[in-house]
Amino acid sequence: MTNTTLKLLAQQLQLSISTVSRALKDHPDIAASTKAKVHALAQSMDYEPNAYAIQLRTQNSRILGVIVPAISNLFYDSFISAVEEESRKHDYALMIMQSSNQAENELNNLKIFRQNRVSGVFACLSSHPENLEVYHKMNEREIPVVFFDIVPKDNRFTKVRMADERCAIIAAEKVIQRNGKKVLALFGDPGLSISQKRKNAFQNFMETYAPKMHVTYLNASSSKEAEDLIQKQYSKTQKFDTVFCMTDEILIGVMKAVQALQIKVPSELGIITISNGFIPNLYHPKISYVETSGFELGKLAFVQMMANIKGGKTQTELTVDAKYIEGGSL
Amino acid sequence: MTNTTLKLLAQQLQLSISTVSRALKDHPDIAASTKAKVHALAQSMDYEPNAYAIQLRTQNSRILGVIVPAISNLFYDSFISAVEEESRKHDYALMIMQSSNQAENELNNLKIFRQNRVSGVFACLSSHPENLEVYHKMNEREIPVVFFDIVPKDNRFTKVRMADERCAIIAAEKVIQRNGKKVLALFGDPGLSISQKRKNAFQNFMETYAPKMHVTYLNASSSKEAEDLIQKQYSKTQKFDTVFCMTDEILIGVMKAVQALQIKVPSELGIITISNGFIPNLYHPKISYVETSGFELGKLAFVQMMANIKGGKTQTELTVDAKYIEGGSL
DNA sequence: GTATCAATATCAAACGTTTGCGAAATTTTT
DNA sequence: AAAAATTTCGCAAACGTTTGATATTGATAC
Repeated sequence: MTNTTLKLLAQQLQLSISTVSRALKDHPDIAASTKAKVHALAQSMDYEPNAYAIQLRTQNSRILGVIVPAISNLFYDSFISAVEEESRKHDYALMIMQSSNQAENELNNLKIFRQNRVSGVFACLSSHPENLEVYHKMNEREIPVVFFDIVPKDNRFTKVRMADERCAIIAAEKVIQRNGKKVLALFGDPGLSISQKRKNAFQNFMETYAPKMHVTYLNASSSKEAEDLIQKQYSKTQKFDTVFCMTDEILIGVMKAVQALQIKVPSELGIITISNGFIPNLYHPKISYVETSGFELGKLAFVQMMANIKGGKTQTELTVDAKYIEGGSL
Repeated sequence: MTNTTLKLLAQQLQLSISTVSRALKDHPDIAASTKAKVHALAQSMDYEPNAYAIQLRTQNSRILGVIVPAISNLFYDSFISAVEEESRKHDYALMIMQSSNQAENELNNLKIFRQNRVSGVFACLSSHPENLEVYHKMNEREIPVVFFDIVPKDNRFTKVRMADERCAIIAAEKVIQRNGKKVLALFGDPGLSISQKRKNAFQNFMETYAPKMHVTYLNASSSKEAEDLIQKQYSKTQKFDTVFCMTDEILIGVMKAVQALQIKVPSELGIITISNGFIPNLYHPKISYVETSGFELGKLAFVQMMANIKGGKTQTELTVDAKYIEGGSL
């Protein structure tokens, strides 16, 4: 069974296609009686406008592309939710693609976006990006790009991101408040810029505001590494009493070791992490964390996108602040 | 800057549009030398075919719609991964929508699918579906629908799902092997058909193969409920020594209580769950689980979809079997 | 009775592709 | 050297919609 089209409706009603088209969109030129008839028939014939024809004609896809490393990541998931919510309000649809952190996929996805003439794209760079060139080309074609979370240094781009330094600083404050004797601070893959940023901010803050506190800085690029690290470190004579985890991944490893060694939290060991909140709430007591909300980031990104679409160029870097969520682990 | 089109290329090269079109798709009618020229110019002008024009002309969107309750759910995430992988191979793109388990969203998403003339849709019913009517209409329009995971009873539809009963039975086997004195079996929202299925299968199996084992059956429709349940039940005189969780959600609650009460796993309490594997691996020891792989389900669903697209009607219900993954919790 | 105006509906072009068919141009066959 | 076959390309229609321009009414004004 073939799809209902304007032509079909027009034939049935002995009207022209344009009249039917205008009737359906409530154009003032059309008599109320005609509109009624058209609407009735359209309803009964299950008319659904052909999105492709519309987009071809109007040259406006009203589709926004989103590239995330992985949709299963809760941070990106909440980012998408926010963008989706706003998009719905503004009558845009979303095309969501995963890069799996691989530059190749990223390029492929961008290609699909271009072929679908998206009205704009939200992009989170894969961890080892190469071709910013392609993004410049997007801008030349007047396809606005809003980078989020993992953003390029080049300041000709529009970017929104979490205040990574602030997150680390807030956590450092809390660590100082606990006033432990020995602190362990765990960061992710040292090659990632986010690890460096957070580490620098954390370390700076600690050294200026608690210079005498004993802090060990270590890196772990996987949960397993973090787990092993704790297992080894914790057997030493002077056990650490506070641990800071840069990310959920680190936290997961730490918590496995904590369970294995049956360490009491928070009495023997205080734990604090940076997270969106899902993982910390899996444990008892709940882990205290500095919240990085993908949701708010999404809202902000959307505002920037609209500004870009309407007002032309706006190169700015905006950040979303973080807040501390009290669990029972510190 | 406007987009490059076939017309533009044709003008530049003093060729006709059709020649350019054919050259780009390696049509045998076109001379090799012309092809070379066309390709070169297309390359340098960053030609990207307009997906809308193509789809309008060919009446084939090569887009498949997917409706899941939530993309952040790891089960559905792996389902999507599988479908995505296969789609890529077969040159289909995906349009992914969330229903958030609400019938209204489900209908809206289907509308968008229809307007985008998707070639087929994978649908996971929202937990309290109403209108199967709309799916029948899709089929009338020759848009194949493959239901997955949560499927309708109506057997005019194509469906794939996990072997829910088998999962529960495998878990029951393991529970019997542990040979505990007192077993607690926790199931989800009693209103959901999946809860009923798993419970019936589990209970049947227990009653036939270990009729003398003491089993308590309870329902919890959230993590919190499960946690409270354990807290209350565990204080009783004869503590249970084995617990079966129907789902990750239940497991999370159980594990919080386990941590709070400092119960030793598996010595004091054996734990087994049904899961895709992420959550069980967050703990130490790792929780043993019966794996329900969204990935395999996705592969199967895709095969069914292709069969539907090519071969017309195929009403069947296929299931993916489950397997037991040994952790250290039982 | 002619000019003006408003209301209503139609015409026709355009968006960028694909593709059946036919037309040159070139080569091969006889 | 003419006929036939082959290679290479262009014409034009179609997909379903939107929209500026235009046509057809009938009513109102002078």
